[in-house]
Amino acid sequence: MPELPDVEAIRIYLMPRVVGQTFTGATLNWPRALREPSLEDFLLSLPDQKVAELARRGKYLLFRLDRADTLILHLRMTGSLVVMSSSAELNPFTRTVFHMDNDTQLRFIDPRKLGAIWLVEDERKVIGKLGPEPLEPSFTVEALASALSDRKVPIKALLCEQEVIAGIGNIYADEILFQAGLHPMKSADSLSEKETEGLHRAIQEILSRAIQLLTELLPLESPPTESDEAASILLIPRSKGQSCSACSSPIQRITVRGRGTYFCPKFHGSR
DNA sequence: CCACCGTCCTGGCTGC
DNA sequence: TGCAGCCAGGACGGTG
Repeated sequence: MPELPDVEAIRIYLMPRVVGQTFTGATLNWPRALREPSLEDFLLSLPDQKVAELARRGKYLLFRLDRADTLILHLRMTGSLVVMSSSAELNPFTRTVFHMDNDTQLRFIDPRKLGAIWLVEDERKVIGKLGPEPLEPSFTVEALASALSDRKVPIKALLCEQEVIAGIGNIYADEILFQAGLHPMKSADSLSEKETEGLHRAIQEILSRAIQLLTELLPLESPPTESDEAASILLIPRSKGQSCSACSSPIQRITVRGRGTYFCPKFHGSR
């Protein structure tokens, strides 16, 4: 499931393929993914708009268009994006096809149909509540410390809150806590100053390392898959009975706020 | 403030 | 082997 590093790798893959191209139209095989505007308005507004810039905010991809609109995509659980020739065979789970004027297509593939699409003038309507970008200078230790204070939630749950930090999801939250040596159930407000600094460092190290590895795997014809990622990037094996890469004791699975959470009890300290 | 639930979704896994 | 049933979870809205 695409989180910040994956979305960033997809952005880097897409950039040379879409920036400068002009949309000629779109085919929506699953129109419910379109959140705004109406299908009618969407199909009227999109054509003849050129992609001026491709940005990312949290897990959202922002296609800034030259008539001041932004096409925003969220991949949710199972979404992926590829750019292919119009004549290339269509994956059966292709939900939306964005046609471009050089006879290629941006294809939104999404088996579970949870992905979402917006075309808006004001991006803030969609991304306005997001917390800081964890890899930008504005995300300081102090900012993290103040987000943790007075919060009684498990630290794992807090890391996944998009209003606190943008872009971290279930899998990278586990990775970050492993790196920081923190138990996922530890209450957010119970971290010491040292632990907060360590968590801040782990957030930046894990995310930037993942982006680096994913983009090294990249430049071919499509972005890396989930199994590429599990095999080459993730520190914690996410299946039963596997053992910790650092100390070989068995990985534990618990549920935190309804989300599968993997950790090494030896490595993660106590709650 | 916090926990939990339902909603959207269906591929792929589990268990009989 | 075949099939029913359920789990996965990001974001959001609602409830206690």
